[in-house]
Amino acid sequence: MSRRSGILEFAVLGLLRESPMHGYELRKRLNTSLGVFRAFSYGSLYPCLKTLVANGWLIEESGAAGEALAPLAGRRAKIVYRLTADGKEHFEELLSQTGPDAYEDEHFAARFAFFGQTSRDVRMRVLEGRRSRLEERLEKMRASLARTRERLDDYTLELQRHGMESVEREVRWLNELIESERAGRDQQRSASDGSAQQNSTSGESGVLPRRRGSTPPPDASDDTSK
Amino acid sequence: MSRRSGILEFAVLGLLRESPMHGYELRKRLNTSLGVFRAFSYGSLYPCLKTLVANGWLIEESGAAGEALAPLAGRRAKIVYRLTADGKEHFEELLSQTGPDAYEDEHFAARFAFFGQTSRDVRMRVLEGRRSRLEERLEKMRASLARTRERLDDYTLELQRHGMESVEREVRWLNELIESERAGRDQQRSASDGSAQQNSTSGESGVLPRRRGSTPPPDASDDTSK
DNA sequence: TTCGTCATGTAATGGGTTACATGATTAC
DNA sequence: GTAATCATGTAACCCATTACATGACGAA
Repeated sequence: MSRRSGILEFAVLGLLRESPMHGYELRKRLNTSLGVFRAFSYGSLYPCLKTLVANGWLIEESGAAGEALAPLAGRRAKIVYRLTADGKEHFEELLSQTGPDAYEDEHFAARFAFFGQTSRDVRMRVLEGRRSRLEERLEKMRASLARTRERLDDYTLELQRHGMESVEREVRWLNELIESERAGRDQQRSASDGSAQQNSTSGESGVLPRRRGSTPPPDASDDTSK
Repeated sequence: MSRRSGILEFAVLGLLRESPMHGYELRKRLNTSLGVFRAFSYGSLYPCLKTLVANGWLIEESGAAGEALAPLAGRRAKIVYRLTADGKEHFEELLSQTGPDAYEDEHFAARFAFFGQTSRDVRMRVLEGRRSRLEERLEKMRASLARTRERLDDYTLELQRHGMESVEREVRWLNELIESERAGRDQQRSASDGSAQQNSTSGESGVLPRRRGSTPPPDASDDTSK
């Protein structure tokens, strides 16, 4: 009992906002949508779904169908979960919180995965919050390292160094993202004060610059399990 | 009850192998020795110490002193923990395990922090294991991305991309480390079969190439807490 | 005298996993 | 027919955190 969570709950609401799904499929989506291999087991997912239903944020729909392109009637009776109006409202409230909680590792990744569903304002606050959180971290690490450098052996030191560089790298990433958001905002601003110009939906939506993305072997099964 | 752990237990044994300590100090060392800010609270540390004592791996020494340079007798009665012979043996056994467990994130970081206390053979096996573990991960991520690319929005995709690059970066790091180890091994080998030459202790110890390390503000307090 | 930090602990709670139980459907 | 995968769940456990309780010591 009391199987609530925070991030799992949040992610489930977010995924169901896009479209109704049943548990089994949700679990797979959780593993791909959220950052690097954040997997959840059924042992936490199903109970979580129950409590979300109990809170009135989801409703169960016993009917089959569900999948796009599901042609045949047959299949098995699944429980399809759909977001209620309350659920949607709740999710949007969670998504718009820009407090310190949103800067922590797991939390931040989850927020980021649903950035497309919130405003640029919120995005920028969260990105900047995350960045300063990491910079605090770096300060502490540097200070701690300066104090203990002599006492630590080579491998510990190397671990420390690699860890710091990872954090520094994330800060650079955040800088790029913040730049992107700022650029999008300025563009939007100049478009609206220079009277209505061309352009379609460059307003609140994502404006990430496309990148090279490796796409080698188009194959393999969908699992994330052992 | 039953507060055993795995990584905490392991790290405590490892730190106490270097020198006896009391709980409070141990907690601080845990936060700096292990990777990027892996903190443990007293709520897990103290119970862990108790079970380690119960297993005969540690003994409590009630005496004060302890700290190097602790001049005055005064102070308060601390419980200093010292590794027993059994404890040392147990730790070394744990340290020499090269099974798949040692390739997981947290586990690997902990192992790495104590690499200086094990053989080059073990180090190489663990590094290579970790690397292939990450490469499997990359395979799955690439495959999953290839399948779902269209369905995912920009931010989710960006999160995925950044995650993958982080993993790729760690693989490069491992490659460097493995190279270092290999170089050290070869050097040792050629030294021993070309009859005994100069050289002192280049045998089993760490052979990491020294790097540039930032050391800006030499200051700040020791905590890791909020 | 009051505040920070040293120092040790416990109880309640949180948030997850593993292993188990069950069964239908599909692919070979 | 038998293996894999789809599909839903529960009970037992694991490993940690938070908040609480207690108290000594040094410095302002």
